[in-house]
Amino acid sequence: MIWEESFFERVFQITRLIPKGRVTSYGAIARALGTTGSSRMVGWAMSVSYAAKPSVPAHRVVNRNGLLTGKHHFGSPDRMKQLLEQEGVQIENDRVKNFKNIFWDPASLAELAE
DNA sequence: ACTTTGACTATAA
DNA sequence: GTTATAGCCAAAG
Repeated sequence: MIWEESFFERVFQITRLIPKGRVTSYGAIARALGTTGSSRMVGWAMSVSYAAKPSVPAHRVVNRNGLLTGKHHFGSPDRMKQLLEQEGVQIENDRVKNFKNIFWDPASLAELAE
């Protein structure tokens, strides 16, 4: 088992696996960790991800609707949107365009990470 | 050890 | 489409 670390560390590892130009949801990450109901904890982990090393691409994590719920935690409300657009993710009205298409399920790589 | 909280999610109206 | 409510789990106070 590689994840003998705390819950946060596991979240960080999964989050760092998100491919560029893709996004995922908090619930999906939680489910990939085996703690399906702890989706809120995933978001909390992101709140401390600023101290994580290496940096965690928290901007690639949105809620299950593709809404940039955590944008307010990036210093500037538009920071998250800009970071995503930089990676080719189209944002419209604080929502990921074609979210269903670019959604990346961490569980797909969680098996390989083991 | 107890209470509060939080970047969520699912269901209902 | 929206808002409201409840369930959820782990860390912080």
